[in-house]
Amino acid sequence: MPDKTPFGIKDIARLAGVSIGTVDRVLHNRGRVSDESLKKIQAVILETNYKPNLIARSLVNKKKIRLALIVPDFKHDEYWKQSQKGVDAAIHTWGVYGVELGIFHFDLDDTQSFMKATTKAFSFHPAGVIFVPIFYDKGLSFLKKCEEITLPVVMFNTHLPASQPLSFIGTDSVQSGMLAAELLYLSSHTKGKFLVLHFDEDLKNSAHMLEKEKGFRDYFNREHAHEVPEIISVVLNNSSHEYQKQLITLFKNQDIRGVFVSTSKTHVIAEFLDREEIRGIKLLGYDLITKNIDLLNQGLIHFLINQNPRRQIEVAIKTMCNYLLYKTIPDISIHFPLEIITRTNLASYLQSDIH
Amino acid sequence: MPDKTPFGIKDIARLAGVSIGTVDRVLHNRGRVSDESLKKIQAVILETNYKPNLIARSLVNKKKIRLALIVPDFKHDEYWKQSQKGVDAAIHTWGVYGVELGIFHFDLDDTQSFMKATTKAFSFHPAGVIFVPIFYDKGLSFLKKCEEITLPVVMFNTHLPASQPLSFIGTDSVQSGMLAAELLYLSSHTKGKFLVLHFDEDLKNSAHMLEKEKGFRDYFNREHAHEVPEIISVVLNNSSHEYQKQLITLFKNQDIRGVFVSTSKTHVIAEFLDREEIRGIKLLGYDLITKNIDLLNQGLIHFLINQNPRRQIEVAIKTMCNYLLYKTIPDISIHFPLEIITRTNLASYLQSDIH
DNA sequence: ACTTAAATTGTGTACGTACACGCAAAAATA
DNA sequence: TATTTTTGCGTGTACGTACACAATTTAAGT
Repeated sequence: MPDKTPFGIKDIARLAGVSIGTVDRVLHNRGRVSDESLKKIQAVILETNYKPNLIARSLVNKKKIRLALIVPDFKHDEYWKQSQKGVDAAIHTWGVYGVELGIFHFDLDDTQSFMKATTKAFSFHPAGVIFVPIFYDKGLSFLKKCEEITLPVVMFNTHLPASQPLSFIGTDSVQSGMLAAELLYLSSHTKGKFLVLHFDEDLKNSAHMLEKEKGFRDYFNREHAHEVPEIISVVLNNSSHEYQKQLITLFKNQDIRGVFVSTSKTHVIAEFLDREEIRGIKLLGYDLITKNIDLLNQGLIHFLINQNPRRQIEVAIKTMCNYLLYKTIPDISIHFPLEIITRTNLASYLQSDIH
Repeated sequence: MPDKTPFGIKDIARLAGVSIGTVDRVLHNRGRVSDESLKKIQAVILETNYKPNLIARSLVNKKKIRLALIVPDFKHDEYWKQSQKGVDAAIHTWGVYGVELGIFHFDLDDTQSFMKATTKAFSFHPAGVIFVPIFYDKGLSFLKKCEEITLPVVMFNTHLPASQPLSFIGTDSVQSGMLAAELLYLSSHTKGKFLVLHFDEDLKNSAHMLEKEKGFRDYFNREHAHEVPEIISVVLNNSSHEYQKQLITLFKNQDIRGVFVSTSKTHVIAEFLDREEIRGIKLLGYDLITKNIDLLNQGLIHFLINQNPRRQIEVAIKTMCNYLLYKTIPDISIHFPLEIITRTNLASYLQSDIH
């Protein structure tokens, strides 16, 4: 029922009693407008909630809007590979409006490569930057550099505490730890202990991982304060031989009812438990990567929490585009739902291009 | 990267040695073109792989595209109320392209009102129809009527077997029943029976409901064939006094470990169990309506499966628009993910406008 | 050949916006 | 007062396409 008449710059002009040229000058604040006209026009714009017609705008505007995307290399990491689809979708959606994406990859294990990517991104001369702050220090300083030259920044996937970008898009780590606890608690019937496993090699995500553990513990303190089960937290050593030993000791000597792996490396544990024929332990981890999917299907992983990298990047790009094209100020943080994946609803998630 | 040269109708005209008017006639095959010109132009179009500029096209096209939306009344039903947001979003997105929505409500309890809605929809003279086939027979015959006058139809939410619309958008009921079974099985620790509850008043959804029950039973036959638990299926009588009695008999005489409610009426059972102080039974149902949300928060409902009406209607409209505007042939069925909601991830779903 | 009808083709305007340009009025300078 | 400069504002054109209509060519009929 709304938008009865396609309301445009011409209508604003009429209502404000000026010409479209003047309205145009106000919309693009390029001055040369009297205070009187300015106020009148602004008032009209406000009360009519005018939205420019992007169609017409992009038709006349041949100037491209460049966005720099600084993300982990899609090729070397399956989690990140999934975001490729989101990028494609975004290009399809926003390309028509003259948005051009410059993609700058960096290596998850290499701070230097991140620095290189940022330099390259700068020389791309983008109108906005979207990046994943995997590395705490470097991420913060890059963000500051962008702020200095008033380059709008959207961050996603990894939360960077004490930072204030245009918007952050991702899941709430603490809450996701709580969810992990709830699911393991609900599904494990024995009375044993819970194990929280962090992988050493994923250490750059440490803040992330600690928040998840905090959530995991909080759940019991909050929901089952009367009988908080014992929770053992272990950082697994990088080398495969080492953690093999660590794990055997853990599982042989302790009465474990459920395991929470704080990253997508869940499959490693599932395979270990299978190999060692340790049964009856519920296992929960993150992300729909091939190995995890297989093991979930086999019933060796019981739950996965999906962080939906595909849609996260899509929303990140959308947020930036809306800001640059429409001047829409986004929410400071856009939280994604915590998607629970089990063997039975897995297919519905894999099939669907919706979520 | 694509669209290097803005190649348009004008360029075709130049290359073929005719005017843009003639090219236009060829492009829209409205005749009145000599064979000679036709061939020349077609050749040019072919070899240049010309793609019309949809931006410009939709700018000039002032002809409205009318879509008839035949859906349950938003006001009387909270589940359907949620889809209002999706409709609003769709209007916002597609209004620019000249899409007009005619919304025709019907009453969930009243077949007649559905018929009335369809007649009204017809007199709206839509270019496409989107509807929810709550009523099996009437739904099928309406679909046929649309096909006769070659009116494209998109159906959503409720699957209508043996029908072939342009596209169906919704969740897989059988699979969702399986998911229900899995979750109840995983979370209930005792050894008792499972209860499948259907509400009589929701009978119009019967196909829907039976598919869910089928999935529920299939899960055990498939995954736990060696020890299939007993499953009692009950249709609750319409009158409140009746089912109160029915329920008391059921729960007092049977050893129930988990209850699966096939519709959003889950809250009725949760309240009953709470009132009767029957504890330790896991309860699962559908949809994020207020009462269910409250009871999930209180721990009286343990799982909800979210059917996401908001986004379903949005996708339905999007599908139809893409078909009418860009002639994009959609997938025959677009399946939504089966979203598991627990007390702990509930907030993340309610906050998020993403999913 | 001459008129008329039919077939074919070209031209002009519009869609909503951006921006260059120029005109008018006000302000500053002479 | 005459002039230049500044400030404010309106007009015109373009973007690529669709479509109405006018203009032209060709065919048909006398």
